[in-house]
Amino acid sequence: MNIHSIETTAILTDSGNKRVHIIDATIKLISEYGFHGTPISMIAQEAGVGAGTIYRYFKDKDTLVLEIFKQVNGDFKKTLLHEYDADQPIRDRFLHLCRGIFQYGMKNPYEFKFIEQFYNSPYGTTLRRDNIFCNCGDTGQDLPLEQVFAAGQAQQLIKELPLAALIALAIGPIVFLVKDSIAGLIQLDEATVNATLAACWDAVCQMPANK
Amino acid sequence: MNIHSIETTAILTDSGNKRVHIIDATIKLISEYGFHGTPISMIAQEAGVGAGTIYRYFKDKDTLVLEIFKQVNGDFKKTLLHEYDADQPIRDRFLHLCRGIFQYGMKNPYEFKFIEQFYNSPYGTTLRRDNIFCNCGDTGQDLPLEQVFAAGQAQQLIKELPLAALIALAIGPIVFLVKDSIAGLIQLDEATVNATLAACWDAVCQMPANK
DNA sequence: ACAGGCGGAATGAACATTCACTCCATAGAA
DNA sequence: TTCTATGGAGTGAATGTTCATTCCGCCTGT
Repeated sequence: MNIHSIETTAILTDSGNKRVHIIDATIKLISEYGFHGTPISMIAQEAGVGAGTIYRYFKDKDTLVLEIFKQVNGDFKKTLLHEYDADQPIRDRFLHLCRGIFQYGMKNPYEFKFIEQFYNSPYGTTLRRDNIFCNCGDTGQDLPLEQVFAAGQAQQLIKELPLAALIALAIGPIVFLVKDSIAGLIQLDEATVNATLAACWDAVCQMPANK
Repeated sequence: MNIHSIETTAILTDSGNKRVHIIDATIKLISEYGFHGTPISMIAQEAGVGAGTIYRYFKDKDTLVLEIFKQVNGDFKKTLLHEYDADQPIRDRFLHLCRGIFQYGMKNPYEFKFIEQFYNSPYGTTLRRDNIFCNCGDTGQDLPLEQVFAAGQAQQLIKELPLAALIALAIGPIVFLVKDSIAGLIQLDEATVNATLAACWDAVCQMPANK
C-alpha cells in the first residue's frame, strides 16, 4: 500500500504534468519558430506525448495558443507588480517596473518571446486595437506604467509626450536588449543593466538634473 | 513600325514588372503573415501571376525571401545615408540617422516589418550572430550609428555603455513606435516625433545639459 | 472486468514544387 | 509583305509532402 500510494501519486502528478508539458513545449517552440512554423507533431514530440493527446486538453491549435497567451500574459503582469509599491517616488516606481520587465525576459526567455510573437501577429494586433478603442478589456487595466507616467507628468517630472511615445521610450530599449541577449548576441552584466535602465529614465524624464 | 515598337516596349515593361510584382507581393504578405503564414499560392494571387511563374524568377521560397531581404536591407541602409554628413556635430548626426529610420518605416511599412520579421527569425538571428563573431560580413560595415557613438564617447558626449545598449536605447523606441503606428494603434504628428527623437538623444547623452 | 486516458496510425486539406502545355514575339523563308 | 517555325515566358493542374485533426485499439488504475 505504501508503494501503491506512491505510484498513484506519481501517476496523478505525471498526468497533471501532461498539460504542463504541452504548454511548455508550445511556448518554447512557438517562441522560436512562430505559430505557423511549429506543427502540432513537433509540439507533441517535444512534450513527450502523442499528437492526439494534445486534443484531449485543447480544442485546436488556435485555442491552445490563445489560452497559453492569456496565462503567460497574466503571469507576466502579476510578476511586474510583485513588490511594487505605489507610494514610492516616481523614478523608483519607473525603474522597478522596467527592471521587472527586463528580469522577466531574462528568466523566462521563451515566455518573453512568445508574448512578443503574439503581440506582433495579426491576432495580437487586433486584440490591442480593440483594447484601445473600446476600453472594455477583459484583463482590465494595462501596465501600471501608465499611472506612473500620469503621476510623473502631474509633477512635471515626466516629459509631456503622448503615452504611446513614453511607453516606447521605456519599453522599446528593454525589449530590444532582452531579445539580443536571449539570442546570445550580447552578454549583460548588472552594472550595464542598471545604467541602461537609468538611461531609459533619462529618456522620459523632464529635468536635466535627473539623478 | 511605330505601333510595333510601342507594343514591344509595353511588353518588355510588363515582363520586367512581373518580377517586381512578385517581390512586392511577397514583402507585403510576409510582413503581415510571416514566412510560414504566406503560401506561394497567396503570393502568386497577390502578384497577379501563376504560381509556376514565381519559380521562373526564384529557385524556391527560401531563396525568394533571402534575395528580397538582401535587396530591401541594402536599400534601407542606403536610404539612411542619404544627405548624411559625417562632419556635422554628433547630436545632429544621431538625430539624422534616427529620423531616417523612423521615416523609412513610415514610408515603407511593409519593407520595415519585413526586415523586422527577418531579423527575428531563426535565419536572421543566425545571420546576425555570424556577422558579430566573424566580422567578415558580406555587406561590410553596419549602421554608421556605431561610428557616431564611438565619436561621441571620445568627446564624452555619449554615455559609457556597451554599443549594444546604446543601439537599443536609440533604435528600440523607434521600432516600437513605428510598429504601433503601422498597426494603426497611434497617430503621430511631427512635433511628437521630434520630441521623441530628442528623448532618444537624452537616453544616450552623457550630460544633463543636452539641448 | 471495464472506463477512460493515451499514443499514434489514418484521414483529408493545404502546401511547395514540377511539368506538360499554351501563347506570342521574333526570325527567316517565300 | 505574309506565312511559318522556334524558343522562351507564362500558366495552373498534377504530384508528393506535410499539416491539423480524428479515430481506434491498447493499456492502466480501479
